Amino acid sequence: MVTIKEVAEKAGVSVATVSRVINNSGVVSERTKLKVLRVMKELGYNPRPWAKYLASSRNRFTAYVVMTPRIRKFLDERGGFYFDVFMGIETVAKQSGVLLKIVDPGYFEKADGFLLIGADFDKDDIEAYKKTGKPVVLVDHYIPDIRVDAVVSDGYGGAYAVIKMLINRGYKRIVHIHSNLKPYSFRERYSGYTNAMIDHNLMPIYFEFDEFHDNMNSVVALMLRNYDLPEAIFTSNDFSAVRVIEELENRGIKVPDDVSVVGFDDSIEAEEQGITTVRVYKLELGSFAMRRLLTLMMGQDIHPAKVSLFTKIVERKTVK
Amino acid sequence: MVTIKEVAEKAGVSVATVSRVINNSGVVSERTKLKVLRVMKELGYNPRPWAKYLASSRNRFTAYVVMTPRIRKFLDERGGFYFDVFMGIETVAKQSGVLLKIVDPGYFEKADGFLLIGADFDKDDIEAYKKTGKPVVLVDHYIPDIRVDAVVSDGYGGAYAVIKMLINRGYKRIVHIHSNLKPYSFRERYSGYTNAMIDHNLMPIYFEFDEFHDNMNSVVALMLRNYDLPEAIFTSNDFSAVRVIEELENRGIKVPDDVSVVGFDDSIEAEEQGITTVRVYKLELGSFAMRRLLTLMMGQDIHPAKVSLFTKIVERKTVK
DNA sequence: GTCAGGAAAGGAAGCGGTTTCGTCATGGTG
DNA sequence: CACCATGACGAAACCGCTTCCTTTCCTGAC
Repeated sequence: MVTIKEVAEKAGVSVATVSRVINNSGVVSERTKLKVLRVMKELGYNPRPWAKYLASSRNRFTAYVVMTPRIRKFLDERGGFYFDVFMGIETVAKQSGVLLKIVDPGYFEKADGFLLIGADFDKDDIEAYKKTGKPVVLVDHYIPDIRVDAVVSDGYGGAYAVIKMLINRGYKRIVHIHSNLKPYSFRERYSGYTNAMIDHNLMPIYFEFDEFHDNMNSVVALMLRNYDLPEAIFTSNDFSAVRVIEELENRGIKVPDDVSVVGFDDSIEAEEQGITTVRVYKLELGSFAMRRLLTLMMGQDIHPAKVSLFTKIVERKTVK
Repeated sequence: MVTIKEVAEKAGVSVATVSRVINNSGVVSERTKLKVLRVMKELGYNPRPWAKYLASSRNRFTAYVVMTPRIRKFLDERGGFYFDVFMGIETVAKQSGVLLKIVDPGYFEKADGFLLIGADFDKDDIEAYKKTGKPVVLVDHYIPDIRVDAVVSDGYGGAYAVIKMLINRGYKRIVHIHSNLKPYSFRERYSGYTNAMIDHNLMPIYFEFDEFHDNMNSVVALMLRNYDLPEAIFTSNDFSAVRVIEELENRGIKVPDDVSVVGFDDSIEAEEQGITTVRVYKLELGSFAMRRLLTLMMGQDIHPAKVSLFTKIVERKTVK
């Protein structure tokens, strides 16, 4: 492990000078600069980013946490999805001395990096942030066509696993009730469900639910009218699961006796109401994202990547 | 940003003592230990991992790079896939002072972490490593059913993107020649191809090629016998692309005039022979993996995750 | 010839931790 | 009662690097 000290010795200068050369700061004569650079190359030296960060810890990074008003509202209610995500972000930021600013979309000034929270950003929005030249990390969101870093939950794997579990227990007629498929997370869960069904030679059946018009009533009505009662219902999140169960029980259909229901997220409601679900690690979503942003701000691992956090099935009492 | 010093002051002890409490090292009386722990909780203190790592840099980590003989052979030939991957690993290890040991599968002793290279590890193998309790990172490999960290290339996205590009240029009859679909990377490329085709209402057509029996000849023969010459051929790696082109030209079929060919990996051969391909960032694959392992060894971000590195289409001369 | 001023480089403190070593009490032994 | 382990803790060095403060040296103006 070659250190700055060795470089300094071999080049016959002080560590301060080497540091200046590395960071292009201060004044160094062309001659010594070249000499130092040569020695650095010879020794195959590269600075340890954390030592760097530690040493220069007087001037901290500022990261903007960008949220649309819709998402920002989550910060009010303790236990909401993005509340937890933000907690994760904050913890790491505090630990690392990163200054956090929550801003509305559209603010670009004076940030060393951006954390874009949630699915309310489209390609153009993201491009705008990328154009600042500062690191950008999408949180719980992902856009395939664009080379941007993202930290997401493995919705595909989670959905696949839970459907597989149901199938292994003998379930066959499993339907998927989902809302708008624009958000990446819902789309992933959708494909996880679909592929699990197909891989086991079962027919996927979908019902779309419009969260804005809140027509769960009519969706459930439609489902019961046109099809036999399914054996299990997989919803794209716990919120929908709650609504579905409500509608079901309004009609005298018992969960899980008549039909099983599984949600997604492991939200507070799922816990309170004992809904079987797939846990999304919201805190970790936040902390991973913040840590990734920090890494990028330090100039490390800058090749864009998507990181997917594993989920976990949480069995409660809405599945027989 | 609360530091160990503040904790020490507030608890009325020295930083050394706080450090002892944190790491459970040395001897601390139960009374002061509890006091320190209470203050730590009050202040919401957690140590900065890199400061920790820097300070304790006298006793370094040892990481085992586990390779089957098949993979290990790649280390001989400069420019091979795993050669580059290993370079990436080594660079980061050197920079971080991690001691690297290349070992055959089956060695578990005295390692602080494991890097499993390539697809030659099955579920049981991996479980065995996990059972040591030390961090394990899969490199260029991934197994869905098991909660293990992995660093892979985004084969799905790469394949999808390149097929989409072909389709946008007017190609319709695009076939996929792939070898054994056991390795995760090939499977991902396969699904990327498949989904791109389906999403554009085209019919996917596959030919399987057995790399061990090297029957590319008969595969190409089969393709030409049973089907019209396709407009484009997508192979699951550059190695296969080279073989396909060979067989094609043996038969007087010109690439790209009569048929276009695209590979995957951006290997040396692809560069030498001007094959249009999708670049896999091998160096980054290695450096990300090593960095991830280091993070895990430091006890940070320990929730298991899969990180996928973006690929890039490299246009050369086998596509019109 | 003297001196101010600036360019170039070095010394040392400090970032947040760990770890070695030394200093006290304390208690058990002869 | 003197002696010496031993337990509990603090002081200080150190990890690799940045940065502030000096020092040194050279140049040009008077």
